[in-house]
Amino acid sequence: MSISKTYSPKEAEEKWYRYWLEKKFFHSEPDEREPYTIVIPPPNVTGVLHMGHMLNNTIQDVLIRKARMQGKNACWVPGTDHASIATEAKVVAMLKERGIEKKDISREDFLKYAWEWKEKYGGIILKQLEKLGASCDWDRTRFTMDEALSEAVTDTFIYLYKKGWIYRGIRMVNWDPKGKTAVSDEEVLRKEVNQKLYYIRYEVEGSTLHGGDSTLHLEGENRSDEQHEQSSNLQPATLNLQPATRNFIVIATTRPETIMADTAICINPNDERYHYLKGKRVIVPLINRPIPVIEDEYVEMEFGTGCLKVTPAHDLNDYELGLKHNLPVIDILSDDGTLNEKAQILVGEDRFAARKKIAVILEEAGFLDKVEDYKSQIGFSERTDAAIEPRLSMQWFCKMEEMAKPALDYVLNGEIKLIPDKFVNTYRHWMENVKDWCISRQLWWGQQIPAWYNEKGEWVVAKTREEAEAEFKSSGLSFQAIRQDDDVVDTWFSSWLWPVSVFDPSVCGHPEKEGNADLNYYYPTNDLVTAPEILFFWVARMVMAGNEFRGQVPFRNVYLTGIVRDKLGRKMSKSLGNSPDPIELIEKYGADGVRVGMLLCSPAGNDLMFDESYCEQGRNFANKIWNAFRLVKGWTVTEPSDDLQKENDAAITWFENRFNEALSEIENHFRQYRLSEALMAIYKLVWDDFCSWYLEMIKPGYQLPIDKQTFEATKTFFEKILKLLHPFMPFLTEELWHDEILAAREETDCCIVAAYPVSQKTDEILLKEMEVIKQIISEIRNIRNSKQISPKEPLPLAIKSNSDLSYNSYLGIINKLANISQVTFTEDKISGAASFMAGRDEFYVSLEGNIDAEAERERITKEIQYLHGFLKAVTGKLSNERFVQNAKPEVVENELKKKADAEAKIAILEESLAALS
RNA sequence: GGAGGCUUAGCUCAGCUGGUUCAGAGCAUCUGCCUUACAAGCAGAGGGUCACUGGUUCGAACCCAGUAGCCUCCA
Repeated sequence: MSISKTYSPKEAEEKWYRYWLEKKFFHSEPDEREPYTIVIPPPNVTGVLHMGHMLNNTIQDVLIRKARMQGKNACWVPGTDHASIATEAKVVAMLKERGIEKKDISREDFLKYAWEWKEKYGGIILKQLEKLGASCDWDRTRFTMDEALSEAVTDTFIYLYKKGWIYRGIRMVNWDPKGKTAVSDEEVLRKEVNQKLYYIRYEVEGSTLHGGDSTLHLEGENRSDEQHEQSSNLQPATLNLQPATRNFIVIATTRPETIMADTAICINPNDERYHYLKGKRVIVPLINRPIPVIEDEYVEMEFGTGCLKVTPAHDLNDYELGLKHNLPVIDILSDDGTLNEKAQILVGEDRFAARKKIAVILEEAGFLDKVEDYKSQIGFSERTDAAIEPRLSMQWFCKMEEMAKPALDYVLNGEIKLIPDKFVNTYRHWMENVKDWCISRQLWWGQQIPAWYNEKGEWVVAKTREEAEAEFKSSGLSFQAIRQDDDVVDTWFSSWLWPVSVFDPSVCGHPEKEGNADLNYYYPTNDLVTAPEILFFWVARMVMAGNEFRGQVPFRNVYLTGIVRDKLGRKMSKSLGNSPDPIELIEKYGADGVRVGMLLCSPAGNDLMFDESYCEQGRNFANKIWNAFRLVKGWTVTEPSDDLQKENDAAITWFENRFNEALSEIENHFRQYRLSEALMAIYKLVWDDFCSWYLEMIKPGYQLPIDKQTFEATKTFFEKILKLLHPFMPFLTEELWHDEILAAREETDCCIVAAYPVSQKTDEILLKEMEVIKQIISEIRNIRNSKQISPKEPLPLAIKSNSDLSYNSYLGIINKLANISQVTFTEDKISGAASFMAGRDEFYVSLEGNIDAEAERERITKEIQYLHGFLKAVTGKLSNERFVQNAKPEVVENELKKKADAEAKIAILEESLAALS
């Protein structure tokens, strides 16, 4: 092993990752041990590693490595997801570059290109995970479009169809006009957008004047009248308007381009302003189509003018209103978002262009009352970022109600734990209001829907053409040539099977099957680590599928990570360019450094403000460990001599206890999935307790040997520390593990499979004693610092012990770390020396030259003042009868002890003060 | 509009069932050190009205109500 001054990660990383692979440490087969299983949230096959993946996979790797070291049969199943929309978009773009249009080639040819693309780029993200050190069982790598997994999807579709839980129907869906496909509710991202609210006049049919007012609306009557006359002057002939004798109603809308699809106007029945409209009809501007006025309490009287245009084809709420009131549906948009011939005007224009144009036309024609700025939430496609168009279309849906019930119960009754548990509420809310899942996508990349149609459009659902034909026959339906549905199913319809299908896809759609050995051994999995954003699309649905096909939960714990943000709190994104390249980070700080960096700033379930400096801290930590090892490695060893041994005994016993104390803390953090805190506890154990205290305690003088017993103890500690560190810093620990000073290792004697330490009982008294000793040393160092005395200059120490703490076994440590020339025990206070207290004991450091008595007096006076304040609070409590009555006895007792301590200290300090003068 | 969450040191966060000398950690800052493992380091120090206002309680960072700001989800 090299003993370079700094740790250089690159070499170690390549070497050990290869070694682990060669020795098959990541691979798992069922055996008699307890399994510990994680399935990876399959990253998008088109994806490259981003910071979110880094966080997520670091956490999974920490969990899986720890479980492996704890003797469990650890299995982490990796894989990717075919991401139909995203991948199809990439393939379309690739074809375009080659001068090929998707519409010009067949489905078969397109899929050939798509697979070609997948083979070329689909493995990138998994390769990147290796760099991070991810100890996935690569032999089990799965892809959601693997043949068997695809078959599982088809069978699931057929199974649920037969069960009546999949149906086909015309529904309002979220239409992505760019991807030209439906997307599910969960794939729509809402953003606040600056829009305009257009106030449009609709003429009331056969209206008469009311109270001499020609126009009815809420605001600006006079202004409108003028404006109207002006407008009508512009084109009086063509539009044949006689404003002064007509009655108008003004309606506010953000979508003026959809007025041609209006099929009613709706008012609130309680709105007295509009009572006169009941039973009337109004005329849609520009196209002069009369539509009825309907009444529904759905309309908010306060919003806009309190009058709503109803456009069932282009708004979900309007659609429902339409159903309720039996309104016709006029769909004026094509699948690419342009207006179709039903619009009558502006045919062929894109919806946004049409909006601008129609505003002008309305204005010119005098139908536009006014325009206001308006902010509202608009849905955008997660994949293409196109504004989502609510659109009626024939789609396949999966019923959610029945499946949601057990999936909710698992979480409510704690069979599945969400971490942090604040997500239980969100989960419940979603599950209780779950809507049917639109599962068809108008794409080619994915599993084609196993529905077959005859010429009349009648259909059957079947796995193959042959089965479909048989089905047609047995249903008595005629057919000549049947054709399969063009659409594919939503990608989530394959990934919701993931925890089952990675082990045994054949049970999907066949709950009656027993399942293979893998499935029965690894399922249910233990922990799922994922982002809260996909709690519904994915987590909830995996619970449904798991329950449906296995009658069991798919996992026990769901650890929901936060979003990785930059230090300004912005979400990391490609478009902002604020995301560091994870691979570059690894090259700069080492994989261990980056892993530590990620976890240092990731409180469970909260977003993390990532900053590179955390990785730097991680790298520095790695270097610290490396150098501690260099120190130990550099020692020469002698046979034990009694003196040396005795001096180091206290240090060794202390560190042993301290290690166990820290370990139980660490285990406690792990139990609660507080990885960041577990790591910090290890960090402090290593840096402070082991390096700064323990090693300094036992470190021999320059070029002096160390006794064998201490050396052996230290090596044992080092090994234990490496084990605790391994899940977080796998490479560095493996590298040091194999150094010859620790042991001559067998081939498979590796840190990755070393037995994780088990916490032992600790001696509390001993630990407390050492805290006092450390305090004494710090005080002396502080005296040096403030008096500018070099650490090289030895100082005498006198102890006036007022307690029963025996200092003898610690004198060696105090001498060494505080550089004390001589320790004496005294019964009297020593004047002219710097002094301090630890517990009730007094300590004096005689300094050459006179001590500044004035400063000393001031210091002691201040401390007495503080103690008096403290004492006042304590006695205040104790003299309060209600406190003594109500508080728990041990609390009262504690207050009494505090009082006694403070009084004793004050007495001692007052004596010291007297001695000074 | 509905639901939930957050606000503690310059930054990122702990703080359990209200009760130690409870106001903490890491980083950053400041001071002094190139002390033969480590300057990617060592030793030491400073730093907070626990968002605000009330309430409950013998006792509140913690429980309750309201206010402000930020965030997330749903409509």
